[in-house]
Amino acid sequence: MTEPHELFSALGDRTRLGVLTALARSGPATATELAATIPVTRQAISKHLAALDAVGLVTRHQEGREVRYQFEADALDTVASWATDTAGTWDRRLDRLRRSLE
Amino acid sequence: MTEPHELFSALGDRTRLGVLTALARSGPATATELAATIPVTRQAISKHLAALDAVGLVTRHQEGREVRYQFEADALDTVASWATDTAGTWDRRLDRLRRSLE
DNA sequence: AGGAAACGCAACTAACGAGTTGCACTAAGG
DNA sequence: CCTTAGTGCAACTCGTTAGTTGCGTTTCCT
Repeated sequence: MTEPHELFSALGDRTRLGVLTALARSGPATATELAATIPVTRQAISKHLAALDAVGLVTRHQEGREVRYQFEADALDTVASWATDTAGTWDRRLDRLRRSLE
Repeated sequence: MTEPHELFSALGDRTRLGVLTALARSGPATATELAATIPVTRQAISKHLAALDAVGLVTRHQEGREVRYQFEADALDTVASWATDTAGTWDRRLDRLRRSLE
């Protein structure tokens, strides 16, 4: 559903990637909690979290008046498998080329 | 050297990702050859190739008057290892949490 | 030699995206 | 209740970027 380039685009910003790794290392957190660590506004972080949520890298969990965001490790499987697949395609191409030269 | 978010940013565009996968599948090619397949201008593709070259996803090979670009599979190792590492960090966090609940 | 093919550079447009500020709304707590 | 903390929404600025067109340069080929 989520196209690869959308995933990569979501990971392609410095502060947004910082938000994601913060969630991966320190566990679920809210936008205001993250804003205390990262030197940008809460609204900016909120936008980043919305972007990460849109591609499934993060899930929303409303608890009363606050919203806690959780890192979704499964979404990175798509990234890892795309990378290995594409690199693998190249390797197989090299093999075919090598064999055709014998 | 190349920061992860730069790599992801380079992969975060639809047509640019198309250029890269075309090189991975069909082997080295020039900008004009790629422009015959992908519905954008040669200059646009040339810019994309420059962006991919800047992060090491592709290498330039000048041959007379034409420049042939080659896919570099090794650059994707960084992508794959980052994904598995980050997911792994999360898994270890889950393990610690699970153990602390016993 | 001279045309055609391949490329690079520069200027420009249009759109997107990151970040901010301001305000309204809702839920929690004394 | 009334205050305060946590979000969301909207409008705005500013930098970046994808894409185009135009032109000049170099290389190949007949």
